[in-house]
Amino acid sequence: MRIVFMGTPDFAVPSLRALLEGGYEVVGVFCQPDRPKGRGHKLAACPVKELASSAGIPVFQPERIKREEGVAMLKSYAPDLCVTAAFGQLLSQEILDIPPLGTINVHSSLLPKHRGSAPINWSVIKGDSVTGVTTMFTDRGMDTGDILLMRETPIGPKENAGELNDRLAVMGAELLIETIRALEAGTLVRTPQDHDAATYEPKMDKELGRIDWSKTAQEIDWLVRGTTPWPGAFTTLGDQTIKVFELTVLDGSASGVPGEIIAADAKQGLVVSCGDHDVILSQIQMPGAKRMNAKDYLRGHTMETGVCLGKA
RNA sequence: CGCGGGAUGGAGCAGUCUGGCAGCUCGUCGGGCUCAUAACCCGAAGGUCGAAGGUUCAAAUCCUUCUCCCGCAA
Repeated sequence: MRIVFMGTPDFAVPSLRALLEGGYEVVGVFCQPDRPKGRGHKLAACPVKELASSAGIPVFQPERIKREEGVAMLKSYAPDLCVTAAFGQLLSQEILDIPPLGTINVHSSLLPKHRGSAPINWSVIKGDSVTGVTTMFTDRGMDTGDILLMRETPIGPKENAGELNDRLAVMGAELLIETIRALEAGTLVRTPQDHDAATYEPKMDKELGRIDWSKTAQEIDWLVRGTTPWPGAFTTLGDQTIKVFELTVLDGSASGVPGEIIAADAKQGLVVSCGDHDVILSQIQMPGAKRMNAKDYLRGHTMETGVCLGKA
């Protein structure tokens, strides 16, 4: 069975690796074009490209796969099946019609919840206690195709989106192999989604990580974990931006107005009031500095108490 | 050549502009105080000031080159 794989970031790597290690014939890989990354203006290959290259598989990186060039290239690989995982481009009907067995997508949520390009982040931000991975037949909509297999997993109380991403990537790879085996065995059942129960969220944006201190400590914790490590949650102190990677919710009610710095020393750490409780900001990052423990930061710097974060 | 910050005992930093005894807040170790303590008091250890070269009576500090780390942006 000739398979063409389409994927770009870390999340897609375990799936591609599973196909290769499972002995499947991956004849070609599509991923997003190299983008300038890092400090020096350097073009960087995406994780999927690196794996494919080292495995000796031809890689194609069209700006738009829907265009003539992309379509022609895909046809030339004559795939029986296409597999997508966080590819980053929508597929046209013309593309979907190419592989006779169809196109299977690995999606990192329990569909129909959290359609869109950032389901992992959103499941944490929304405070879900359970999430998972879904395999589906891709159709022309945004994550609207018929569901094949699903697997659930609880979200840990301190787990952030990055950690969850790594776990779901592995689960997704396992589920992908199961799905293909079932396809080969002819036992695959396709279940249409309940479109009325669907939720859709937009892709991640930096501004989404801005902390609103009037919200509850629980909501802020979800936001912090759901945006870590990317795009990151942040607040402001004067004209400085403070990124927040980890916090702990304290018992008792808020000791100040939302955003007020209650304590800032190496003993207590950085304590800030939210809408309902106080929280300790334990992992922070100041402009130009690296991420560090707030207590460590406060050993070398002083921070005034009584002032409010998040005010311009 | 995209913009910028940084490297100083174990951690976080000041000192560099204006060259002149290696400092601060902690941590560690020892002792004291205390019913007790993450508190308080006394003391100690711990440094190739990222690397190399240069200028100088004298370099963490000035000049040159290099290595490494990080933020923004993507």
